[in-house]
Amino acid sequence: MTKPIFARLPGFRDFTPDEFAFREHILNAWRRVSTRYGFLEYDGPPLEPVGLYVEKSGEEILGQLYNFQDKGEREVSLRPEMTPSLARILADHSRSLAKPIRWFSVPQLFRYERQQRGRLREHFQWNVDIVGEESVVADAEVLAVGIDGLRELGFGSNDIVAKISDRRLLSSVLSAFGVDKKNFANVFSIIDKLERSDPKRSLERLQTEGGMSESDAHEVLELFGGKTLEEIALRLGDRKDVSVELERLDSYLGKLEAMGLGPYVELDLRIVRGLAYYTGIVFEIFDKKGELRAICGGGRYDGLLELVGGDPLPAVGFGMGDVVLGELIREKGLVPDIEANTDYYIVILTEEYRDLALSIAHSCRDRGLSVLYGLSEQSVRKQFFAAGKYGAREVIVLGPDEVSRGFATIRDMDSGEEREVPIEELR
RNA sequence: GUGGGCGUAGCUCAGUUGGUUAGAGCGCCGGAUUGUGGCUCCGGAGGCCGGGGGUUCAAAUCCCCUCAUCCACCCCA
Repeated sequence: MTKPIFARLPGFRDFTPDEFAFREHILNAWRRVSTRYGFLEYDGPPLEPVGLYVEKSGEEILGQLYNFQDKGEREVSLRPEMTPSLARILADHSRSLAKPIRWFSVPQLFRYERQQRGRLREHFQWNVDIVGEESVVADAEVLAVGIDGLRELGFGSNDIVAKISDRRLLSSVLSAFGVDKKNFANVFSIIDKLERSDPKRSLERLQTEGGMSESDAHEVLELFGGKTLEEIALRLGDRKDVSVELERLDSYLGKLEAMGLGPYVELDLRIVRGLAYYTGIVFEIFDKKGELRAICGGGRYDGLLELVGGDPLPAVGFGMGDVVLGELIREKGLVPDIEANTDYYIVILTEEYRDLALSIAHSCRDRGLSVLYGLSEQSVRKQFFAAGKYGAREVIVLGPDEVSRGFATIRDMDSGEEREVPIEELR
């Protein structure tokens, strides 16, 4: 509105103290839960060579990169996601690290696209990864961290649900239907969009782009729309490649059940995830009403480290952004009261007592207490008002009545009770 | 990138069929006979009505362009 030249760039946020506190509320919860699970925090550069994304994550990401040429004529991009950076970092360091590697990060990520609700050009994303372990227990562990991150923020199983699938199961089912491997990517992309697309159109695309017969396409839609593994077992259980995948996914669900997270988890074979590098179990967490886009997405990506030149280590992880999550926190009324934690506010009757106030304030601050006072001459009334605004627990009053006897009056701002304390005890 | 909605004080919004000096609540600042806050009351600052152009005697109100924002598409880390 004013001076458009200096306006914020579209899709970027300012964080005033209230907004900053809200952001920290989220990030701190993420960090607490990560630590509880023994994950170690890492970070990387916000700017990376563009090739890291274009060649390894799939071409489709190119359109949304916040990329440009730097002064050294290098093609660079602000990082749109953390996983490629992680892969590159591990390519350098994984040999010297004890496996499995349990790392997490909270990078600020960037993408260049038109903003909408829950989608900006910048956000903070919690990334949690386990590298060097192929057991489904690792897959379960990773999802558990994500769910617990949300529970830590106050959500319950009535608020959120994790939808789970496995690309290996999808592949084996498609193979059973005689779909050519070359068409898997196309079919995955159709399945991924099933929920948002017209069923007739999906059916058509399965035939034209997936090379399926009409009746097979029908059946595949039916199977992938189911909420249990049994239907697939009944239909294709005699095929070994399918039954192996069914058992694995069933075992995975069992692990989450054992952790008590069963109510948060739901099978949904239409979950595929857009990124090209996922190879196994994939999941997305949604608000249960389904009003917002996915809060969290992740899965197994066993080939990525090798792709960027590292040792061929299996890996599983997820990303959870602060924007959609923030929307849901507000919607559910889970925004915490932001309290200013001021221990003391010092009120002086006249400027005569200012130096005494400064002296007390400074020694209290040296002891780790937070202390405030008015910076200019103000009425007592006004100073008390300010004390209230800053959320002071207690007010120290310095006036002739008490100071002449070597005391200060301390008022508890909640109870209103007052007591006298020797000034020497305060400094 | 494509299409549609929207744009009035810091925030949430009013502004009659185009007609004189553009309003409210909250917030902010000041004050309510200078030793006590949260309530209440009084007062004040703050808007080129997103920006530019056009129609008209007259535009916040109508038209065009542009920017921002929201929604859908695209895409989804």
